[in-house]
Amino acid sequence: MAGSSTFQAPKGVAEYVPPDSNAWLAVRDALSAPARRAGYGYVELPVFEDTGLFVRGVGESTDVVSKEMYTFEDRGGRSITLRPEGTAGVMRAVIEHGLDRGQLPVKLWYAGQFFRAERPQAGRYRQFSQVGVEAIGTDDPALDAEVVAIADEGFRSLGLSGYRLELTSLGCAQCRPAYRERLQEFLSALDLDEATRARAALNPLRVLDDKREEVRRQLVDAPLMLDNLCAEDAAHFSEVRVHLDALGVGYDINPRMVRGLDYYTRTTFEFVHPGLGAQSGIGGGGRYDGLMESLGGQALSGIGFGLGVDRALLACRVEGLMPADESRCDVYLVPLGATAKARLVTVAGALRKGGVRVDMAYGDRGMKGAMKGADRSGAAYAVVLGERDLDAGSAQVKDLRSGEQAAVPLDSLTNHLTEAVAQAHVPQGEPQ
RNA sequence: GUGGGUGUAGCUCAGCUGGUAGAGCACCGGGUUGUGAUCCCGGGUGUCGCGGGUUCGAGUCCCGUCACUCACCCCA
Repeated sequence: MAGSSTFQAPKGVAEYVPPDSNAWLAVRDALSAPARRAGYGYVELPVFEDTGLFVRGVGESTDVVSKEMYTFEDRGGRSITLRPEGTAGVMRAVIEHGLDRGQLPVKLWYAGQFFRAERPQAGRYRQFSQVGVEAIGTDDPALDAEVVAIADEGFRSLGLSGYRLELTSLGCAQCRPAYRERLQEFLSALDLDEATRARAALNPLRVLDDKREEVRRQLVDAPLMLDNLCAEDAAHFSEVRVHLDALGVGYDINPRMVRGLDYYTRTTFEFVHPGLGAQSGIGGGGRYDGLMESLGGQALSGIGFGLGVDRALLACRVEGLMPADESRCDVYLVPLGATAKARLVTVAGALRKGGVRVDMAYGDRGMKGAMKGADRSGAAYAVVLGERDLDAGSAQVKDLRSGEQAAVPLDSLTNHLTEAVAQAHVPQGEPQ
């Protein structure tokens, strides 16, 4: 029981406090770094939008829209929804700001919170965090490969190795309707329960990845989209594969992959980590060639992905990875007395301006408690300053790892520490 | 929305067939007048989720309720 607070976090939200929050931040940064290196521009968008945007963009028949949205009426009587996914909002912004009228493709990335009113479960939260990209304005298969490779690089840079990438093509407006009809015909001949029949009528693709053995058995001979692509889509898909192979991105073809959002066409992919329990998807995305137009924009194709920050962090834990180091600072200052404190406050300011991470013992804790604080902080050096040292014009600088301590003249204290910290960082690389 | 599991200290948990709570870690203080991590000594920090009931007596049994959690569904 967390104290006796009357309040609790809302049901199903993921919260992170130190030290865990360091790892969360590190994961989010790692997942977005590849996009930043590939020419994607950042977009900061609202977390709520006109409800109609999601109904039209994501699709009325999807579970996300039909039963998982946080929707409310604002004071002006408008229907507002907390965003359940990122792509629709990005499309809206692209159209609204005319980004599609400049050079194509438009490449954007975002990071933020999303909301779905589902029953919480391991890895499934009502407020969760995603890093995503969208590339709009060309259907060049090389761009498909770039997008997939960027996502893969994000996970790989965290050290993750236990996930797999699944890939397929969902066809286009030309070939999918015919396939869909074929599949529906096939499914109607099977022995299925009421709920599954309803699903087959609404979204037959979804029946294909049913988990139940008695259903799977009946599906072995089901027609697959991949075998029924039109010539253009088949060529597009094989070219995507050629580029992915060239990039060294490994993947499995999963012709039964299902996506929860209606807008996906052609190249579609998902990153799955088997160590996470029932919610095993750590990221997913695909092409959405009709979306822009259906939202009132030009008829431009696009492709993007969303990567789950929370789930990627869970995957890191499962694999025993530590995405961030524990140390909160490099130098910990220990003043003894008011004069020393005043002096060290200035030193702290100077060091921080120089990029050194500094903390300090506040509250006149006394030597022992202060040194304990230094130890917990993870700092490499502690600086002790008391009357004795002030008289001598120097401070005691202690290397907390070796335990060695030496007097350093006060005039050169800042320089001395800045250099010592810089040197300590070099062998480990990447100060952050 | 439908099931199952669990609610005891800041955390992880123990508490047998009912006799008003305990361990480890963490935290605080001391051993050290100016030195952490190690070591030693001391400190329990708790409406046993909440509300009723049974009983001389409930953490323990019964009912209800809430919360958390896992799974179905769905997905990041």
